Amino acid sequence: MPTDKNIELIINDGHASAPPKAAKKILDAAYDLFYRRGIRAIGVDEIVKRAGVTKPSLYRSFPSKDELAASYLRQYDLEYWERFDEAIAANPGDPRAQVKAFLTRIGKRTQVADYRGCGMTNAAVEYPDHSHPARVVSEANKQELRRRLRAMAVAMGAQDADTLGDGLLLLIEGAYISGQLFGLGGPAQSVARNADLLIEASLKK
Amino acid sequence: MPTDKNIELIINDGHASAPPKAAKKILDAAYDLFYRRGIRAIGVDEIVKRAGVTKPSLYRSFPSKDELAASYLRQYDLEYWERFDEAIAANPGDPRAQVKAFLTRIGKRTQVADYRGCGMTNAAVEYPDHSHPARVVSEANKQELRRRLRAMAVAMGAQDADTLGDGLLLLIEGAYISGQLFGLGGPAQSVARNADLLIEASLKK
DNA sequence: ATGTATACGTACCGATCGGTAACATTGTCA
DNA sequence: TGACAATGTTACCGATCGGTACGTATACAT
Repeated sequence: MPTDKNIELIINDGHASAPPKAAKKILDAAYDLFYRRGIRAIGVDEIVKRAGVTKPSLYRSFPSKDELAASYLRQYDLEYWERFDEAIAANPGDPRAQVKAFLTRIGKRTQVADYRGCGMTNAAVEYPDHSHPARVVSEANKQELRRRLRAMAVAMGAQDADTLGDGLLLLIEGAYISGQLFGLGGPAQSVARNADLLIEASLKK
Repeated sequence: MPTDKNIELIINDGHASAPPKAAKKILDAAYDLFYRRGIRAIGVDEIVKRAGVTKPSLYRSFPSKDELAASYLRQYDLEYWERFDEAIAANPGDPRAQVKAFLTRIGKRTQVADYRGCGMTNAAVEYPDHSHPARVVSEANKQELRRRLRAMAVAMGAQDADTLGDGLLLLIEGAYISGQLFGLGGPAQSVARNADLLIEASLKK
């Protein structure tokens, strides 16, 4: 699933020099395992086994498991905004349609067996400590999501744009969680419809 | 925080005989630690230390750590519906006001430092395996929440009651998650207002 | 070919994980 | 006082945790 763009930026947070090839295999394996089963649930031994490398290779590319988790989330962040921007680009100049497209996509994604929700959200639940490297990345991602949704609510001409933006964020997070809680046929399938109702009720008359 | 009502039901799932006193101390300690820091993050040694008991006592009252986690969630479940029913009882015959009262309470609860969201939701994130004892309790709680919200949407006279009920659930889950993600001043403070907007837009005209 | 640097593997570390065996001590009620 | 159940004490188990010391292989330049 992970696409290896700017991998050196992801792996060590911008202060990179030359990323070894093993690092990508490790990050790919960690991405899949962390996302599907949780960060705390996965040990470094399982990661290196899946990646087909050895443990010292992991610790040459990443300072610690916690930092590897942060790197996983930086990769996740890249792909997240890619999907977001696709929905935006598909509906130029129409913020309501942009939101609807993004939410429709989320609603569809939740309707698969063993859907695991949002990696960012899950990581924040796993690590309540705000100083944990993984949580720092997660919180930044969510702050940015809030900022964008509020800006789009402004562009829609909402009566109370901050409230609408936040309402959309609540629906989105609710879809991530209920998607993994209820499985097929759960409440998350209605996220786009509910968002549209909320938008309709929030526009200036 | 845990009130020890029907503790024998909570501890071993109904098939109880006589609950020893150490079991309550253990469950209380586990409740606080599991909720605040996560189930996977807490070891049994920390629980017995906090409870002022020893490890064999834990394993005389609970078959395993996983079952202790399930007992914690059964206690959580009891208190959850207590709070829910309070909001219902405070507004008899007025489902819209009942929902608003429940959501207002959730919105307030999220606006404290180090808010940790819903123990049920968090447990489901920590344990993606549907057969895990803790997750079984969590999923049952959420199914019941969905059932009640949909029933209340019917009572409100919504055009599409299932969609409104699910929309309210999405907002609630979003509040639990964004409450712990954003801290004070986060999107969760607007959950009641957004719910009311959504209800307004969903009623038959 | 030989030096030099970089990447990789074998084997290991102490700590902690969930869980238990065996026995001593306590409290309670008859 | 006797008896029984509940709890405490101590020591331990194998497995796994995150992390590392140290030797080896490979690449490339000279």
